[in-house]
Amino acid sequence: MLEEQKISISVVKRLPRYYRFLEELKNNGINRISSKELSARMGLTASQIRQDFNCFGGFGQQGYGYNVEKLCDEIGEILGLSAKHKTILLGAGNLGRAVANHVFSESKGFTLIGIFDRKESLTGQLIKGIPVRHIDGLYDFCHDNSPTVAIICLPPDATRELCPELIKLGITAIWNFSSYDVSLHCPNIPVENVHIGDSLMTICYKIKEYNEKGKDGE
Amino acid sequence: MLEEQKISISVVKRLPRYYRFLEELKNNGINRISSKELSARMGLTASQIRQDFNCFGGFGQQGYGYNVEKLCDEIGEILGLSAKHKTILLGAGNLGRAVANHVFSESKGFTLIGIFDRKESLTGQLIKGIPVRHIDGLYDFCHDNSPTVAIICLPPDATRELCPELIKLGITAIWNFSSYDVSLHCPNIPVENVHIGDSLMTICYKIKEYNEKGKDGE
DNA sequence: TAGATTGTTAATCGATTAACAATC
DNA sequence: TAGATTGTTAATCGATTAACAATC
Repeated sequence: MLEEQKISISVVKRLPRYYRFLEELKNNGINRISSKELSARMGLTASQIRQDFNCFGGFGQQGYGYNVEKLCDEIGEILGLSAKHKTILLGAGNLGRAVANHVFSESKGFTLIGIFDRKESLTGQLIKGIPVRHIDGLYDFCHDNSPTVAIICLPPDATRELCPELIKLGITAIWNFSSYDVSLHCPNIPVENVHIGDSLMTICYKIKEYNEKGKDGE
Repeated sequence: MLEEQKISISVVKRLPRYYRFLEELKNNGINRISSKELSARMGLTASQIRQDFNCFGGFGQQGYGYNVEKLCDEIGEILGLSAKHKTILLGAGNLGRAVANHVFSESKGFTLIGIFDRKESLTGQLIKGIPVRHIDGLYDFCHDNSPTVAIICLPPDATRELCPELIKLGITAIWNFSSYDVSLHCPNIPVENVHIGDSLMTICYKIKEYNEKGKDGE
């Protein structure tokens, strides 16, 4: 078992969803599931589920299926959810607050240690017990606390300006909620985008398509 | 030109990004671009760009390239951004507010006409000039105003309970920010998910992978 | 006309599905 | 043992890339 072909991004993108479903099953006291039943619940093929799980080695047992708790824990481990990456949040507007709550309350893999905003009026305000700091203090804070992950909830222009600074300050991963394409200008580090605007346009397209033909027949 | 093979979801998902880049070029006064240059800016292959654009008919001109403004407008039209879908927002927490600002300030394709929350304390509060209503008024509001799109910024349990109601009330598209898998239980209508939690786990995986091998070599 | 760049077909690559032998 | 279900290989399907003729 030394070592593995690269896991494709298609598989990786499905892992969080598996994790969610398995956690739910676990919470409902279900401790065994077959690929067939899981496929029915999730709207996937059983074949795909077995292929996906097998990228990481045999989690199941022939004739029996998968142990829910073990599988859930394994996937959590593969995702790296037991880590505690020191994380800072840039931008304490509504979106920043929403994300902060998310990270804080779930805290899967990340520990929020600092929040920054340019707006003087927000300075000192507490978000889940963490004070908002003025952006001018970013340099000192990073030198003192060495965060490695940045969550960006800023307008695109502010993001463009800030990104190179973040890299210089030791940030090695960016969770980007701005519409600016961070990955193009911070190559080689992990970036994950949540492009709300793109999602909006995508559903707009789907609605149009649905109205045109989806409704009646094909 | 009557009519077209179905556009694959892979292509559709790229359209918003094309739109963003073309809008930017347009705003910068650039009125002509070749697939080669656009590919360099966007980090795609020129081949893919030409394939994508050609799904919708010939927008370019041999030997010249594409007219930025025309192309941008065409893609906006394909996405259906000139529509004004009557939209309601369920959930006026931080995430709901953030999304409301997004929809309101851009208003591409959607018009926000109502905001609902279960919390009494929020009732009457204005978000971008629209009052938050108590969820109990949802039925009457929908009968009077006939919204067709719902944005869901609720916890998963609330989402599960509410979804069937929304369908009954005439909602035919759901933009879902909750971790509940709406599409499994509202089949056949357009659904677009923004699963922030899944995105969090995905970047967690990417960081782990990067730390393990990404850094040195490979 | 010569140069540039598209539109489009063909080749490659990767992801999903189907099938079935291994095995619990 | 017989039945169930995995792990895994092979077949199919779709998406991306490469190539080039058409044409501005």
